[in-house]
Amino acid sequence: MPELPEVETVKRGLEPALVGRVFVRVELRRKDLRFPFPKDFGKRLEGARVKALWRRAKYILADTDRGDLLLLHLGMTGRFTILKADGRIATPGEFYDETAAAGTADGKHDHVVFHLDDGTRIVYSDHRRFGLMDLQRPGEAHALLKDIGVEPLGNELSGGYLRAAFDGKKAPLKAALLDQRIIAGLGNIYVCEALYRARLSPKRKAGMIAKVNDPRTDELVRHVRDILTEAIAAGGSTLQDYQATDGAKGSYQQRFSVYDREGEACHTPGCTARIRRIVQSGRSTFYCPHCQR
DNA sequence: CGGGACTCCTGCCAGC
DNA sequence: TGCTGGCAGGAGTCCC
Repeated sequence: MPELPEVETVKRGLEPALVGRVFVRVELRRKDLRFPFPKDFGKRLEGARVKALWRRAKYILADTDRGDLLLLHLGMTGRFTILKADGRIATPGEFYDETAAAGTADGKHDHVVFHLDDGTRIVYSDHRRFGLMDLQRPGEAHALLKDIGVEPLGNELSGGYLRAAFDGKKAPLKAALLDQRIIAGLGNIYVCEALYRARLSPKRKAGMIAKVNDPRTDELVRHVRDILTEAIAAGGSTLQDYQATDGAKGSYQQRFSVYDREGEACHTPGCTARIRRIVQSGRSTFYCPHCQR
């Protein structure tokens, strides 16, 4: 699920359930996700009140009144389900059906349950366990956050920033845009989509659009921002093709121009080419070989 | 150092 | 029907 728009959607969904609440119990159903949970993870959270939630790159961060910062990363398959005391269920940024609801809170991939002081339970499920949770003490710079680049929707991202970051880079644009140290939060889908709109080949060396005042970097920045903004407005993308519908399900996948469209017609008016799939650094890239140069 | 390959993990689906 | 290989929205680590 989770690139920046999906993580943002999940964060927004968690906010009303979590901010202002106190953790009364943190139930760990296993000792690790991608990494082991920190020692005393539950003890440090229990009794703490959540002051604020925010997002940095693909991390959801929770500030507690004890000064600890809770880091949550969804990896590839992490999801949160909110089980209210009155029985209502919500799965922000994800869609749920009876299968998911039935599996919630005792499914075999429900690894963490946060019990809150109002009776709400927030269940973290992650069948591949590429997600992670950690705690950062006040004043420390977390190793996983310290090298992260600019937020694409903030003021720091500009054509100039990108030209400086890409200058001399031999890596292809696809890899450079996926590099979280340059721009935070882009993933495979939105990189493919942004390069399509910018009409840039994913194979082009990043350094080749980094000349002074090269307008292609400015255009690329504009498309990155536009796509992320549109995707957030759509509630992100939900890839599994569930049948039922739910307000919590993202819909941006319906607007993909290239992602997962191998062999289908390019959407650009007048273009008769078909979308091609290649593999770059072990991951699929989708693009139009005619429109993207 | 930059860049690419490999790695973690489970589930699903196409193809045989 | 059942097995196998490939692939999946991420990213840290290792090696050259």
